[in-house]
This record gives sequence, structure tokens and C-alpha cells, in this order.
Amino acid sequence: MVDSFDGAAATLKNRLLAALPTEDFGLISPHLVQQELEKGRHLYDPGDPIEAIYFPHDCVISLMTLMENGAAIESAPIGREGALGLMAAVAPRQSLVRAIIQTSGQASRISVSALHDAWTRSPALRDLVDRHNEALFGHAIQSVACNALHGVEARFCRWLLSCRDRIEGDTISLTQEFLADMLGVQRTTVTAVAGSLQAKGLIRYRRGVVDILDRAGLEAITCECYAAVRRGYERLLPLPFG
Amino acid sequence: MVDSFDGAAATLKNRLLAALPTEDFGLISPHLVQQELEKGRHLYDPGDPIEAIYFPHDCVISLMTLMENGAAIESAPIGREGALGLMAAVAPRQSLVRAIIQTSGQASRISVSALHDAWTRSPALRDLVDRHNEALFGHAIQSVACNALHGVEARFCRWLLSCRDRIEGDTISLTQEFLADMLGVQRTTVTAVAGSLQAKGLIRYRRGVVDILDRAGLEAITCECYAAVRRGYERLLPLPFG
DNA sequence: ACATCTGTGTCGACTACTCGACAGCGCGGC
DNA sequence: GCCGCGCTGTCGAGTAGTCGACACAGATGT
Repeated sequence: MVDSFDGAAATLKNRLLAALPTEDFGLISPHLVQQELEKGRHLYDPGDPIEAIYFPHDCVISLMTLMENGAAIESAPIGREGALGLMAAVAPRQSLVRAIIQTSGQASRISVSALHDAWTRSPALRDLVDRHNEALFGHAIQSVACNALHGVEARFCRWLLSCRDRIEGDTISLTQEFLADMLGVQRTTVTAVAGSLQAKGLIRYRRGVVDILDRAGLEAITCECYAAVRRGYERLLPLPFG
Repeated sequence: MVDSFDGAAATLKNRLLAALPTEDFGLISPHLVQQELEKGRHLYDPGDPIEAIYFPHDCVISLMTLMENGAAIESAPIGREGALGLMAAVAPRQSLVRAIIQTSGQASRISVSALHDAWTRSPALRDLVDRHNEALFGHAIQSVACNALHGVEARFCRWLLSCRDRIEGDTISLTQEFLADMLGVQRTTVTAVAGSLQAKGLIRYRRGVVDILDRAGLEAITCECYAAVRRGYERLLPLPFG
């Protein structure tokens, strides 16, 4: 069973899949389809029935809460430490959010029915799903506090760092406009903060691309929420994700 | 089995318990202990093992995210539409938050082991737990957006309304200081907003007590988040909670 | 009646962020 | 090559909320 995946093993970096015992992984591996997800694509919109679950390997997916005026703000990111739509493994669900590809990359997709089937048979998978949902909840409640208490600069850094943890390398492709939406602030504010971080030598910004130059420097500026969320994931999920 | 609860039936207002089929409720009712929870009491602090689950009847519990500097901000409230600690019904868990009694009242308590036992035997209970956790997650992500995008006045009204939905009557006992903590703003800001709402005739404020005078007026001022979260609960949970 | 403590009102200086407008730069298409 | 568009930088006026300080009012205990 697992053999069918040997060829792709090198790119199968999702931490959740990696944490499954071989036998349990065998239940789902025949149903996994690996695919490239292109930046900007919407996997779900609010109200959509969840029909597929995605396990990112090196892409990042943003869960965006939509407001009536069209604003879309990130409530949590999902990368190789997690999966999109995992709540639907337990029972059919509609998406609460817009799920958008924030950084292109590979992910493994599986149908809800196949995953649910494996879920009924694998205690290890049930445990993993449960832990993941808990970690995601932890991320969300930390962000509630963070958005109420912390300034844009700290949140900007936090966002960069948590994105970096989920991809390979220190180069992130995004526009200031996009980031402003994610953080729920004005684009001009992002420009100002980006300029300030660049002046401090922590990042480099060029048209649509940010390079992280000094990760430790960013960690010194960001708020405690970055570390708190990270600890939450590390405690609940089997493998470190950085 | 259920007979043992007949005497208390009049005060058993928790919507989750009420939604359980008689047979399933019979699995847990012998283990439920009804008790008064006094305002200000901490049921959990972050890191505490969850040993008991609480089903509020007419009290309100706040889930507070703690920050390093001691600030504690509300990430979600729990009233008769839900239960505190329900994630632990599935598997042992540590609390992520401080759970504090925001409004005194009655709740039914049950040990994690008794509830987990019932959980393994009752599909209806499993479904309910799952739906509840989803609704709570929905609340959290809406609050992430709300805190980033909406002003204090709208959030103040939202808080009042969602508290009112969970208790009997239009009188809420709280100080401005406490509310300032919950919202993550300065006390002076709360004073200003409260004064403005009072001037508009929507509330009356006297030392430690707010009376809601015009609920519809508050709904007109608050942000869409109030209705969005409420819809989320109504969709996922069997009974309306207002 | 008194002191005391907790909760509320208010003031002013300050800061972070908004919001609209516009100029310029760089990249891709032709 | 040049055009055009999408992304970035900047400026300025306006506002919401911070932060510290202090005065006052209402409850409570003795």
C-alpha cells in the first residue's frame, strides 16, 4: 500500500501524514492525490460543503473570515503542520471560511468519504484529527487576543515568521496589498512598517517578494503570540514543524 | 435514570443537554451534579488538566486568553448553548485558557471520565460534541476578524447582546474595569462608550450593573459579527439559544 | 458618623492607524 | 523600443484609542 507512494516520498512532507503509523497511513495512502496548488486559488468559500481535505507539503493555505463589505481577514494559516478541512473527517461539514492558497506548492488531497472511512478504522488518525483541531483552535484564540492588543509591526513580524515556518526558505512571495488584507489594516500602514523593518535590516522588500534577512531580529520584535502558538502546535502535534 | 433529575428539570436549561435523546441523556444524567457557580471563580487556568465539564444553565463562562503581562482577554463566552471543556470528552486535554465565571448561576458538572464513557457509547453525544466544538471555533475566528476591524462601540454592544442571549433578563452585573479587560481596551474608553450608549437611551449604567434598555437599538449599532456568530450556533446546534 | 475602598467620570497629551490622493517605479506585453 | 498596469512610496488631515493623573460618588464596615 505504502509502496504506491515511494516515488513521491521525498516530497511528502506533511507532518500529520508523517506522524501516522505505517499501518494507518496505509488506509489513506491509496486515496491521496498529490497536486500543485497555485497561489490565489480558492479551495473553499463560506458555506461550501467540504468535499476534499488537503494536506500541504510546502504550500500555505489561509483561512479567511469574510465580512459583509467584502473584507477578508486571515484567522489562521495552515501549512505542513496541519490540514485543511479536517473537521469534516468526523462528519460532513460546510466551510466556515474562505480557504485561499497563500503560497504555491504541493499538497495531497483526499476525498472526505475516503478519509472518513479511514477515520472510523484508525484510532491513531482519530487522535491526530482531534489534536489538530485543538491546535487550530488554540491558534484562533491567540489571534483574537493578538488582534485586540498588539500593534501592526508585531503582527506583521508574527505573520512573516509563521509563514516562514511552513515553507522552505526565507523568501515569501506576496504583495503589501495582500498582506494588508490578511492583517486587516490599510495598505499604507503595511508600507510604513515594511519600510521600517527594511531600514533595520530585518527584511528586504522588492515588488511582490519579501526576503527574511534576520529571523532572530524579527522574533525579538514580534509579540509573544508567535511563540505561544508555536508551542501549542508542538505540544499537540507529534512532530516539530519548523 | 432520567427520573433522578425530574426535580431539577425546571432549572435544567442547558441546550446541549436538552438536545440529547432521552436514552443518551440517561447515560450521563446519573453523573451530573448541579451547582451554583459564583462570579469571578476560575474553573481552569492555562495548562490545567481538564477534569470536569460544565454545562451552564443560566451562568456565563468566559474563555480568557492570558498574555505574559497578565492581560486576560475574552476569546469566547460559553453559556447555556454550550459547555466548558467539551474537547476533553474525546481525549484528555489541558486547558488552553483561563475559564472564569462571568455571571453567577447554575451549571451541571460531570467528570471527564464519566462523560468520556458516555461519549464512547452514544453517537448522538459524539455528534453534539463535534458540532459544539465547530461552533466554538466559528465564534473564535469571527472574533479574530472583529477585533482587527471593528471599533470599541460595536464590540461593546456585541458583548452585551451575546451575554444577554445567555442569561435570563436584561440586567448584567459587571464593572467597566472588567469589561475593559474582556475587550482588551482601556477602562477610560469603556467609560466613554458606556456614556454614549446611555445618552442614546440604549443602556443604563449604575455602579457595577448594566441594564439593557433597547435591545434592537444595540443590534443596530453592533457589527455583523454578533449575528454571524449567532447564526453559526443556530446552524450547528439543535436548538435556538436566545 | 466616620474612614475606606471600589468603581466611575473627566481631562489632556500623545500615538497608531485610517483614508484619500497622487507620484513613480518595474515588469510584462507587444 | 515603448506602453500600460500593478505594486510601492509618500504626504497630510483626521480620528480612535492609549496612558497617566486625579477628583468624586456610592457602598461597606465599625
